[in-house]
Amino acid sequence: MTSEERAKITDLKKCNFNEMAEYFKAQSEARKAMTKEDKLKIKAENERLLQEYGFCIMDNHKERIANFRIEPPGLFRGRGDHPKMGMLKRRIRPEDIIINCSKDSKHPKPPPGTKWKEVRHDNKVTWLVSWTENIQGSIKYIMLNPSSRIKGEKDWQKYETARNLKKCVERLRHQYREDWKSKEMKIRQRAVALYFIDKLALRAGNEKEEGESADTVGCCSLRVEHINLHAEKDGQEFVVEFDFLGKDSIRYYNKVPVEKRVFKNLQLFMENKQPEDDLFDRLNTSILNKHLQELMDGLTAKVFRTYNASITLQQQLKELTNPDENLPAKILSYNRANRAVAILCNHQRAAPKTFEKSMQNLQAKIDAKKDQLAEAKRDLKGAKADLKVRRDEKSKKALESKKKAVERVEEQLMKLEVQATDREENKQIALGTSKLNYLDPRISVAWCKKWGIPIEKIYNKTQREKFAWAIDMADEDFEF
DNA sequence: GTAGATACTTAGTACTGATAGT
DNA sequence: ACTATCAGTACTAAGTATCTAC
Repeated sequence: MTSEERAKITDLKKCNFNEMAEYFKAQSEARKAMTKEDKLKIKAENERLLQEYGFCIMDNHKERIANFRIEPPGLFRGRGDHPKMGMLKRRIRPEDIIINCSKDSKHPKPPPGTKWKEVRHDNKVTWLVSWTENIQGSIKYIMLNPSSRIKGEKDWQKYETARNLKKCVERLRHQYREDWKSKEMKIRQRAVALYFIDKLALRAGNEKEEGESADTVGCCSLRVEHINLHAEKDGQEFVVEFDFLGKDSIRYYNKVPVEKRVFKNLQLFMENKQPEDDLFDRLNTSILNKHLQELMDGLTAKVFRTYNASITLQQQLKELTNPDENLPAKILSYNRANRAVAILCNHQRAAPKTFEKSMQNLQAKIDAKKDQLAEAKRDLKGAKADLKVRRDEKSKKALESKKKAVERVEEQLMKLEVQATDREENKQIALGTSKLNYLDPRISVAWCKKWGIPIEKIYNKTQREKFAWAIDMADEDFEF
């Protein structure tokens, strides 16, 4: 709104947005009414654009670019209670764009009559294009697809660092437990924060500029108001109750029994503080990471999340996989192991809008299948009786086929029931994020090889491309 | 220590095309 | 052939981490 409009318009509820609603309705009608040929034409044009702009050559290899389309202008939403919600996101012009390529390469020319902001040749960074966005003033980048060499190697490295942590994690745990007793407040805070990061897989929690984005926190930026201490709760001693908004304003709520020493320390940290004061007032991510760097090469706070996620998957797979079960049951076990990690990392999603309905549909299918099974069993009984009376080859064959039918229906029923369990347990849990970013893919590849599960059951095409390095590398006895 | 800039990973959601079911 | 549903993808915001200059 202009400032005059802003003075005039005080309540959006009194505005009439029908014209806009009509416009979008018409757009969607038009899309629905498209003929097959129209759709094909659009598809072909998209493919052409992908071929022309979607690839680059890096180190003599043709690589797919992740986000080659520039972000269009629009109204900024942001997530959670964002102070900049509704601001206009400007259109990006050639004059905003920095191109990064090798000196001898032929890079895209700006549209006629325009100029790039800059063309540079920096081979120390991986981005191809950057521009500064007008909402937060941050830099945006165009980079390569996860299937690219450069991203794959980085990913591999990430998991190798996490595996290094595995080798020394017990030493570190011993160390921070000692530090709970330190004379220095700063060291105690560091040790308690690290305990949370390790035990609960919390994010590091960088400071954020107030008023620039939604009020969210991670471990180091927790405030007094985000925890509640209970000397005794639900029959457990020394319980810490967490309630705060984390990344993307996703709520973290958890009640955790902790060691007495941690509990006492927390009481100490909270003494004489207001709810809005920092819990760890002598600590930030940079202090924490500096300390971690001294304990292990390449160690930072987020490595704990990667490590704990991957080790949990490996351990859960060992625990949940039953060698005697069939393929769908094994895959349910995999999903459950994956789900344990997603819960640890607090990866949530809004329950799908159609969840209840789709659950009902599935239940109806299960009921129908049960009826079908009852019928098949009746038929089987009949066939048995027939055989007793007739004792001929034909009835013997009929009995066999009825037996098979019952088995088939039983298997179908079981598959449906497994599906229902899986879906119900997944209602508000998002598995994708941990699968893509936290779980060493070699664990999954090894598991598939060990139990003869086709890798396609676990990873779709895109995921197989991203994890090509792991599929190549891991054999069935890979240990994280 | 702090602030700002930079580069990269991690995150949830809306949309869309493919596929299963009728 | 048509529709409902679901998996996969595109999108881009929101984190982490590091470096530099004071």
